[in-house]
Amino acid sequence: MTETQATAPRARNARGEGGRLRGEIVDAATTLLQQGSAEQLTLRAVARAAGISAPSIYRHFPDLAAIIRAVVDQAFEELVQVLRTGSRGTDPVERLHALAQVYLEFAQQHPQRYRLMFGGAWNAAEAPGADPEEVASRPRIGLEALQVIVDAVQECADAGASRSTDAFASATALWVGLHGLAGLRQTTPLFPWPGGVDRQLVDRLARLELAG
Amino acid sequence: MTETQATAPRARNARGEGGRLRGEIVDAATTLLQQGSAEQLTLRAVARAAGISAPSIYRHFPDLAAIIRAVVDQAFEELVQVLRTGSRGTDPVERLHALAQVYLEFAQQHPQRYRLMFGGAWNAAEAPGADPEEVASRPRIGLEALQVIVDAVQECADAGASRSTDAFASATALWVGLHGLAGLRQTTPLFPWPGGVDRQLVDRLARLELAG
DNA sequence: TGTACATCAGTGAACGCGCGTTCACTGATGTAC
DNA sequence: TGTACATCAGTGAACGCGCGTTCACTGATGTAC
Repeated sequence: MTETQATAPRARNARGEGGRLRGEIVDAATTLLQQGSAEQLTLRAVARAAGISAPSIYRHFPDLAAIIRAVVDQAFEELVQVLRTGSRGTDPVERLHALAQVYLEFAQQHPQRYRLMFGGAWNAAEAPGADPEEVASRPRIGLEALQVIVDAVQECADAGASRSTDAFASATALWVGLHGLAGLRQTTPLFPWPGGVDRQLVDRLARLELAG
Repeated sequence: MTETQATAPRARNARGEGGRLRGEIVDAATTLLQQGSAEQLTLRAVARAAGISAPSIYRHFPDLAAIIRAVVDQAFEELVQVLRTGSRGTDPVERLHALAQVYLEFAQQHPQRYRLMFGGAWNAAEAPGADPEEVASRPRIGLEALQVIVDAVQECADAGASRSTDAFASATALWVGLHGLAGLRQTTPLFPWPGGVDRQLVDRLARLELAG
C-alpha cells in the first residue's frame, strides 16, 4: 500500500506544461553540484535526483552537456542579479567594496557552480561536439556581470575616489583578482591567508589609494 | 614477424630498477594531460599510454589518485625551478616582471597540469580516501613557489622600488592576481582582454607605482 | 664454473558496475466531432 | 453532453562499452651453494 505510494511514478505533466520538467532537471543538476563536482555529474544521476527515469531526460535535453549549459546560464543570471542587488550603498567606494564581497560570497556559496562558470567553459569549448555559435555567444552573459563592476569603478572615478583612467581595464583587473582569490581560497584553505587580502585587491586594482 | 615485434610485451625492468616504470607511469599521465583534462584520466588510459597492462599499475601505485598526486608533486617542483630560473636580471623590478611572465607562461604551456595543481587539490582533499597528513603537507610545496615571489617583492621594497611594507601579503596578492589571470585567460580566450593587464597586476599588487 | 631456486616485474582473462543510449510501450490529457 | 481518437510526457528493459580491480600465471633476473 505505502509501498505502492513510495514507488509510484511521478505525476506526469499536462500537455502545455512540458517545460516544467525541464526546469526540474536543471534544478536537480544544480542541487547535485552542491554535493560534488561537475565532472562527477552523470545523466543518470541527474535523472535520479529529478525523480525520473534516465530516458526521460531526452525529451528535454539532447545530452548532459546541454543540461550543464543550462545550469551555467542560470548561474550567470543569478550572479548578475546578486551583483546588482549587492552594490547598493551611498558611497561609491563602499559600493565597490560591497560588490567585491558579494562576488566572493557567491563563489564561496556555490563553489562547484562557480568553478563550472569560469573553469569548465573552455573545457566544453574544446569538446568535439561544441556548437561554434554557442561558444561565441557565451562571453556575452559574462560581460553583463563584468559591466556591473565597470560601472562601480567608473562611479568611484567620477567621484574622485579612484585614480583609474580606464574603468574597463581596472574593472577587468579587479575581476581577475577576485576570481583568483575565490578560486585559491577554496583550493588552498590551509594557506595562511593574510587578513584583508580582499580589501587590498579592491583598493589596489581599482586604484582607490589616493594618498600616494 | 614484424607483427610479433609490434605486439611484443615491453622489456621487463631488472630487479633493482623497479622504480623505472614508476617514473614512466607518471610521465605517461603527464603526457595525457597535454591532451585532456585530469577528470578524463583513467587508470587504464595511463597504462595504455605507458605501454603496459592495466594491472601493472598496481605494482607502483595503489590507485589513480596516487598517480595524479605524483604528477602534481612533480609539477610543483618544475614550477619552483622555472620561477627561480626566470627571475634573473639586474633590476629588481625587471626581475619581478620577468617572474610574473614566467608564472603565466608556465600556466599557459601546461594548462591541465596547472589546473590540477591549483584547482583539483581541494577536490582530492574532500575525497573520502584522502590521507589527512598528506593533505596537510600539500601546501608546503606551494609555499616554496610563493617564497620566490615574496623574495622578489622584498627586493623591490629594499631597493625603494615598491611601497610594500609587507612583502608576504603583497606577494600573496600578486599570486592571487596572476592565478586569476592565468585561469581566466584560458577559460575565456574570446574576452576582449585589455593590453597590459599582466603588467598592471604586477605594478599595482606589488605597489610598484611610486609616482602617486 | 654450473646448477637449482627464490624473487618479483609484468601479463591476460575475468568479474561486476554504472554509464549513455535505443526501443517499443503505457496511459493520462486534451480535442474533434 | 458523450465518445472516439491523436498527442505526447514519461517508463522499463535491454544493449554494448570502458572502467577499476582480482587472480593465478609467466618467465627473466639475480643468488646460494
